Amino acid sequence: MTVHLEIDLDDMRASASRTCGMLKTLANPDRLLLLCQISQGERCVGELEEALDIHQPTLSQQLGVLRDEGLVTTRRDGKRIYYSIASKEALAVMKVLYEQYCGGKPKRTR
Amino acid sequence: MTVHLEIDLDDMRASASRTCGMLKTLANPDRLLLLCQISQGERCVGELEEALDIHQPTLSQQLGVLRDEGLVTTRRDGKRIYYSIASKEALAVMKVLYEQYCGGKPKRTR
DNA sequence: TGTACATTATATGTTTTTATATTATATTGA
DNA sequence: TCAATATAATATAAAAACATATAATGTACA
Repeated sequence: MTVHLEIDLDDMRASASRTCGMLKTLANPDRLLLLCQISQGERCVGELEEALDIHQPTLSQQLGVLRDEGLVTTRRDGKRIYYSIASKEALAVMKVLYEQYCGGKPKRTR
Repeated sequence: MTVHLEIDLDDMRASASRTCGMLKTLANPDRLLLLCQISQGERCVGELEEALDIHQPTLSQQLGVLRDEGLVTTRRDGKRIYYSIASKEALAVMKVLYEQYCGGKPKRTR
């Protein structure tokens, strides 16, 4: 491995805590898969529950973590609450994770 | 935010645990900064200690975590042990983190 | 050789923090 | 009232953080 990056340490230190917060939030299989779903487009809680087979209070709790960290936002439509990605940073990270660990370029859609 | 990614859930589930392992390893300020340093080029332990001001046993312990997760490798030169990045996946993630959280394109060298 | 020193790693114990799961209950809207 | 979602309370387990001590390996040099 002879390729490296030039990274300014002070820059990194200054944003390390913010960055770590985001990384920590992603570093849980449930949340990663949730973000994975939501990054494909808006999803309501019921859809997420069905897709990932997490039971309701746990799901709601993990969605709360994503909200608190500012990675997602919500919109209510009747009884349903729809989640979507609110952080371009997290979206960028998800993209790289997919490329690196799922062996493929994600297709960009609108 | 109207841009999303298309990500296959099964792909993601299959690699979620591996991915989470890497994320967890990065999600600590000391380790993040260590990787940040090492991703700029090989560093020996003393250099890292001085740059980051972490005291020796803690440093060695965190380096051990990075080794265990396969993110770095080492090479001995006399009394010194030099660390370098061993994971292209992690390097790719570091690059995006820098772009997203440190507001700048890292300059590729070499 | 043997001894001292430098560099790095490992081991161990303690304390705290954090994470996760569970069960119950509340809120909001149709 | 029912359906959808959130919050709260609690228990438990797991992990991190931190300090101290010690081991291993290499070099230098008397």
